[in-house]
Amino acid sequence: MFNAIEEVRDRTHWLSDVDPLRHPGAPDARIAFSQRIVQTLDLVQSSAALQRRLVHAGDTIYQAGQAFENLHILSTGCAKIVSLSADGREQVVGFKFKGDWMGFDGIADACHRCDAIAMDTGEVWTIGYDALLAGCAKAPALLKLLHAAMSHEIAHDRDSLMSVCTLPAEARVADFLLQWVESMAKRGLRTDAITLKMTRAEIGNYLGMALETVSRTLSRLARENIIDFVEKGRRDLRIADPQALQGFVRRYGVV
Amino acid sequence: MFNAIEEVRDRTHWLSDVDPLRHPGAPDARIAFSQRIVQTLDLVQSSAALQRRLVHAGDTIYQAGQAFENLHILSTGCAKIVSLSADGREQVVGFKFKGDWMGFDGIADACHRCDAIAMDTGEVWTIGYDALLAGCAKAPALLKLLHAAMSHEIAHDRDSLMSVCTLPAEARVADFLLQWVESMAKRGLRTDAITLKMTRAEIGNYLGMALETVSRTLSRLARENIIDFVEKGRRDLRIADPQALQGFVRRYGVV
DNA sequence: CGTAATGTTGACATCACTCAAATAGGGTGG
DNA sequence: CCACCCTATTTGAGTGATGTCAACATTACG
Repeated sequence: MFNAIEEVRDRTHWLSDVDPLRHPGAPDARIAFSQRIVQTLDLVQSSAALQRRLVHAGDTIYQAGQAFENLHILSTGCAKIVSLSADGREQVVGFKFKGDWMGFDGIADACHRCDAIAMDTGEVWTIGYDALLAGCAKAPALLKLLHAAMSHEIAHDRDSLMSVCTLPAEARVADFLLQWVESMAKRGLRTDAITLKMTRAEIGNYLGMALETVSRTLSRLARENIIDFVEKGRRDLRIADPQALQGFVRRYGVV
Repeated sequence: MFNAIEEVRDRTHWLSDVDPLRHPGAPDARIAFSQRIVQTLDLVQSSAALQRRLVHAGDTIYQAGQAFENLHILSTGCAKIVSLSADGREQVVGFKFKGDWMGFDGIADACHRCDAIAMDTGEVWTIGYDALLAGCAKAPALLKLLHAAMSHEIAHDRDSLMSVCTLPAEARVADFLLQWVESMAKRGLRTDAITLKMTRAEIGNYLGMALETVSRTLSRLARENIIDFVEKGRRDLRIADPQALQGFVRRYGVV
């Protein structure tokens, strides 16, 4: 049922062409992504009335249970999306950055199913869903961007599931760092020093492991000189050896 | 950071109202869902040219790496969606049933990122994405249905992540069965006897555990008379005690 | 400067994986 | 219809990865 590794490799060659995001040396898609953000922000501004709001760490952008009316775009800053279950479990299902849309989860049932909470100072643009649809009717390019954003979110969520299901804990942390750097690179933000905006508990929750495991893994990566902690605080770090970090993921990936 | 259970419970009361799907005795949303399927199938048929195709277990509906051109709707049958990573891991990211859309993952990069493979005899409707958008321009209701479907998929993927990250293995299997029954109920299909169309390996991959763990858990549930295996074969089963099955999930859920 | 929140590290327990063997079922060809 | 093979499934035994608990260190913040 599940193919031999070589066979799978044959079938995944295309990934290097289509999704060079994870493959250094092919920055085309990164530039395309960066342009898409600019394009989105421009087009949204010109096509629909929007409300700008300055948010700070801890501010609620929307909340599970609220009636769905608006979509949101993070024009700058960083936010987390937390899903709640009926029996009280909570799960960080994603982190959002500059240019990301938020609130798609609410469309289906006209009610948000997650909390969106700012983790840093930033600006949120809020657009009425109906107004946005009206804008899309006039500017088809806007609709395409909207669909691309939703599609991207679906693909990303699946990548998360893949990571949690197929990688052991330490490799998931390494993969998380790689994705973080990639996210920054795609947005044209600095990648030489990265600042994790969230606690170990939030990372652990997102990756499906105990916060202690996150801490231990980061310590190990630092001990092996794959990452460096930058002076004070343990939230600022530098990827000293990206190759080794990738190796860390792959070593455990297939087995 | 993470609230006390009682506090979370307070905030999740709305779930019983908004999403009664998981709560027996409130079938409204199920009926709504069932109607949405009919509505979708009708509207799609009348709004855009579509191609019907009969598929059998094992047939490929679309494949990772293919250029994205079409969306698909499963009008009957059952399919699995398998995501592939660059380093050869593969992950079952979802199962699709009557009325489900497939192919959203391809919109963002104009290239599919998953395989979609039929697991049963059924019919697939294929619609050109551009033709569909043209249809949406004429029938705004179709666009709303499309967005609802994408939104639903995002919400579902997040539920999967929540399950994998917050529930121990046995509870995930129980939760999987509950979701399966709920999926059938929402579609108006029979729930007294359910037939798992996939192997233990596929269930285990989807739920992030070894196939042996799936098998052991099902055996345990049968031993405790929470489920029954229906005569020959171990793929046909009956939920003997839905309450106990829910209890099985909740018992381990919060801890 | 003191307190609470966050992060680190160690010791230990345990859940779930791996390996292995046996059984059952389904399909195929004689 | 039966014998056979091949895949799927079950079950057991042992191990290892990761969670839990606990103590301590560090940082952030009022």
